[in-house]
Amino acid sequence: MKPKDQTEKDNAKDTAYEQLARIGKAMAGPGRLKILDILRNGPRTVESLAEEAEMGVANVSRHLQVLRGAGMVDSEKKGLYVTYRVADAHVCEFFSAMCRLAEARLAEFEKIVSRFADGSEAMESVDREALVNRLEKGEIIVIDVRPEPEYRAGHIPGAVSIPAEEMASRLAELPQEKEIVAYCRGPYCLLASRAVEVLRENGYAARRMREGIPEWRAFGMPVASGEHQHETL
Amino acid sequence: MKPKDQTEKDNAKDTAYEQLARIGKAMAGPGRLKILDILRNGPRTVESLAEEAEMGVANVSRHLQVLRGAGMVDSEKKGLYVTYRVADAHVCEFFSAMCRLAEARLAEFEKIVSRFADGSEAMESVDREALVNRLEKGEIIVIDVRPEPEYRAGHIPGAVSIPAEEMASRLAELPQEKEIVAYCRGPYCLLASRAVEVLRENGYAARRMREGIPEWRAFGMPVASGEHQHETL
DNA sequence: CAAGTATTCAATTGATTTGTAAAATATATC
DNA sequence: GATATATTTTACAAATCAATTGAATACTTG
Repeated sequence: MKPKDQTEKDNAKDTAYEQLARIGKAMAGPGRLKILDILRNGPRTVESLAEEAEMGVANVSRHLQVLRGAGMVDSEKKGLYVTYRVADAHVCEFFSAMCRLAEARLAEFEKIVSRFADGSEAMESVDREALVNRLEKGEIIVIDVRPEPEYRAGHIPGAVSIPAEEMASRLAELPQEKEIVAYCRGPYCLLASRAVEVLRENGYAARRMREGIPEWRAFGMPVASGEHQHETL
Repeated sequence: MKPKDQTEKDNAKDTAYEQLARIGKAMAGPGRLKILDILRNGPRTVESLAEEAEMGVANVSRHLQVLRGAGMVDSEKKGLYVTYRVADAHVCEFFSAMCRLAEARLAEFEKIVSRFADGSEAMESVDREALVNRLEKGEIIVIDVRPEPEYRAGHIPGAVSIPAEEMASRLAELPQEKEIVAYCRGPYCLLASRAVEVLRENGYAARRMREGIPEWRAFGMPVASGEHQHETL
């Protein structure tokens, strides 16, 4: 702890770097990243986040304070529940930039992500317009395998909600003839690859779409919200 | 440490979130952010970084390992010296996204940045083309107040190098009649505002340009490198 | 007041930072 | 070549900071 001859400004607690570090700290653990990733898919209460992220409620609450301290999430109290959501678009852009950096520079990250690729990841940079087109024509079925709250908060128009957890028990709802495309939270979420695995084991022609709703939104694609109205497939 | 009934994948050390957190951790302290910010302005040796950032050499070396572990910097050994540089453009984009987020969402950050504004920050979103134009016509003088190694690594064509430290003692080189525009590492660096302060105290019409060379580059503006050839002002 | 949700508190445990000193690496000198 | 010198990395120890958990507290609704 040498005092040295620094000016007051330089070692003060209120440098720009100190402030930037608040954002860095907020991203410094897997727990908070997971929470933020879930939050990117729609607003959530503390309890539902805790369940989804498989963490204690107290712990999640603590993490959320840190995220709020870094300006990344906002909260709103409605009755008994406190709902958290990502603060604004800058947060999603920042998160994306972080993912792109990881994908470009971290070999381990690349390995983990490509492990989810399941062989035929031709869907990787699928033409989104074409996907929507084929879905509208009824040529394919698109399923949203995220937990239902996220589906309700926003999904690809025409997509069906079948949470990955329930996949195995709801196969009857899906016709064998059509090609099935599954998506989840994004390229780094494992829900869709799990679902595709189950589908393939049961003889379906299933593929995964890398992009999740946050990316879909960022591309300016349409997003529907609310319950699914049951039509025949 | 409850084992719970999680699948192997979920709590493994090799989740995507765990990898992303490496980047977050690398950005979790002001020290490493300062180092990275300096590095954005050009390659540097460990020792010169230590001096610039006012940190111990051993400490800087540690920080650099962490940054390299996060894929953000590369190093190259040349003789006695090890030269570090930012790994690729993704790093700069990520850093910018972080700054934009901070500016949009952290009140304290905003306050610190605007403190450097020095009143007449009309230069804030100056037309860059116009600046180059006026500089070419000799209507203004543009000075680069960063340490010389950074000037040499890349500067605005036609700008003169006068490190902020030497500002006070090199006033004689600057004619009183012309308007002076100073720039440094970017919006969150305090060098330029210090220099402008000194200039104003001595009767100069001086202004600060918010953007630094990293931003200048990102905008696709031309960047010159090498020594300054002494012409008359 | 009772029940349910979220936050705070206290305590343990584990990481990170930083300075000093020593070790490793490369260069130059005798 | 051996030795001295300069740069960088590692090792170690002290201090600081962060994550997690269960218990206690606060807040809101019925």
